[in-house]
Amino acid sequence: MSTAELSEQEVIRRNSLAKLRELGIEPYPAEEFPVNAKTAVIKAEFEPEKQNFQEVVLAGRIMSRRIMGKASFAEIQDDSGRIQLYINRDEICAGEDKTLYNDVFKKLLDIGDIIGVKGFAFTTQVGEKSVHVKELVLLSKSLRPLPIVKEKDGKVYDAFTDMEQRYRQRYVDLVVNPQVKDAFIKRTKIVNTMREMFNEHGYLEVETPILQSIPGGAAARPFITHHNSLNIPLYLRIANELYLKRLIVGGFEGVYEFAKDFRNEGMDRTHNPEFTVMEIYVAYKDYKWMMNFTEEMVERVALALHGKTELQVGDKMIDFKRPYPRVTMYEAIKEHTGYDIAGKSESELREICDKLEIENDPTMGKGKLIDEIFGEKCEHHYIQPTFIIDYPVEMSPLTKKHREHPELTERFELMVNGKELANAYSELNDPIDQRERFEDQMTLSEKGDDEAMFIDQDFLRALEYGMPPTSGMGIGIDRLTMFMTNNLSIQDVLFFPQMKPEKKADADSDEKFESAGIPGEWIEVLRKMGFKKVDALKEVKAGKLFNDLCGYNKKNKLGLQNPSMEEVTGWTA
RNA sequence: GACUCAGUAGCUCAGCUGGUAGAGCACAUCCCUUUUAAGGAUGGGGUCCUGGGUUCGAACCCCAGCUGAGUCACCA
Repeated sequence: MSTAELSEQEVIRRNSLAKLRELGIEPYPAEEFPVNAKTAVIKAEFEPEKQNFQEVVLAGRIMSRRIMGKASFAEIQDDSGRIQLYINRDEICAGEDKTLYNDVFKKLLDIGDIIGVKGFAFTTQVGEKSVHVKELVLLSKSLRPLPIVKEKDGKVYDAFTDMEQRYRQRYVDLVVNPQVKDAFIKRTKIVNTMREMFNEHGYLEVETPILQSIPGGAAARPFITHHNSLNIPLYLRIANELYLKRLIVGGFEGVYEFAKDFRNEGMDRTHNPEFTVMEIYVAYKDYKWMMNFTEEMVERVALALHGKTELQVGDKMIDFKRPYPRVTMYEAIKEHTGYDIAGKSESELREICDKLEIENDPTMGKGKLIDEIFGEKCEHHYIQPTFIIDYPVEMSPLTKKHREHPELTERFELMVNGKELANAYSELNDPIDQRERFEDQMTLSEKGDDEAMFIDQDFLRALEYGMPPTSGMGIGIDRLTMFMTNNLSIQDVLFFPQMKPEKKADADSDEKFESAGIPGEWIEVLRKMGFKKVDALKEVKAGKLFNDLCGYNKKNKLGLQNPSMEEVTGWTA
């Protein structure tokens, strides 16, 4: 990269890098730097009268500097937080040679550089716990300026807030917005808490295929890809349910997986094309057992993170303390619309939809119509954790029929803050029934429902060998994390949310410039001056271009040999 | 996909009715031995998102596009 397309601050940092090397300082040293302390621990535990932390070794990023003649203050940030450093010229430069302080620290180091220090803890006159530096070493030079975020009394100045930049350059977001890390640390804690609980029960964590030739287990549009040597299409999984159930057939009595699923659908603040779901299947259980298990799990996660069950989510307080109310879907619809839909036919349901002003079309079957009514009129009412149970059979093709009501299934969804958080059922293990349900899905598909499920013959074969009665549950880890960290956007709980690719500058290649007779060293200069395309040169007068080029060369001290007027005339011809 | 809003220095943002592009922080130079978002002084830094149009003149007005955010639709 030539200096022509760098900002002034980047050029200065690259020059500093070169000067460091001239001084014999390697800006990217290879050897390990063994630290023996964390900033947060020193801040929390240092007490002057105890004389502790008198030989600390710290490493981290310089986040601020205040140079006051022969003494300076800086802040260093490690993964636990920040602490102030006191750096005195004559202490880090014991002899006559003051280069390390005067040149290296004061001039060649910048905010963002990663350094290591040795020294001792002390308290400044203003009362701030700090580290008095005796030795300082550069561990990694930073070539780009960081956004500088300052904070006083909880008030943040010049915060780095641009969503696009925060998501595209999450590394910068994490460096300068420490509270961002917290959501991700909690996310891992959620997963660890769940895993701990499952392992205590003796359930086995497993991995199943992400590339599937039949995308099953859910109703969604998949991503499609292609395997070259098999020459077949493959789909990125939309769920792992059918594979986990095969493992139950195989004799495992409890399996679970934290799985990345992929759905080729819309993106908004609650949907990312790839997202994480935990699915668990336990043999010899039913959905009633699973409800108890689920609420125990959610409560346990809340307690592990916050030590309490009542949490702020947006403008609402949500209490994750179990037990959660259980409301049948028919009750929910009756309560919020006044209609009793039990035993209603498809055309009767369509009428009800019309009266409720719910959009519907002929491709929608009974299940979809009921789903619409619930989604439109009921879902958003369930703010506190609530199990919605006993879904119509048409919308649950993998679920066992209800033991008492044959038109219903033994299914529940856990609703929180008006959103689905978990979905579970007594798994359908009757292979004949399962085949019929798949065939019904095919009918829906033929009617135009592009989300209806495919028939997975191998899965049916597995069921025919016999699957024990089993209950399974899936829970969206991203959504759970949103609730548990009070983030309203899925992008705030994903390190790298999906974004459109960054726009490349629409510019001609070096080769194209060269073939127009322009020497390599001038190509970047021309681009920096705004000539991204060779053709753009033809629209300016050679004389003006010649003057501008020589002027740019001089102004930016590029030290290039100016081209002749004749040469420039040739470029613009 | 529809609508609304936004895009100006490395970052956060001003910029009036269309008249030579501004501030704070950051950066550079000089001075200065415990400062607290801030030590002092001076200075450099811009494709005003892109492309058209209107105009004597556009960061500003109009049209189209790109990117993002929000609302809705679709979707769990």
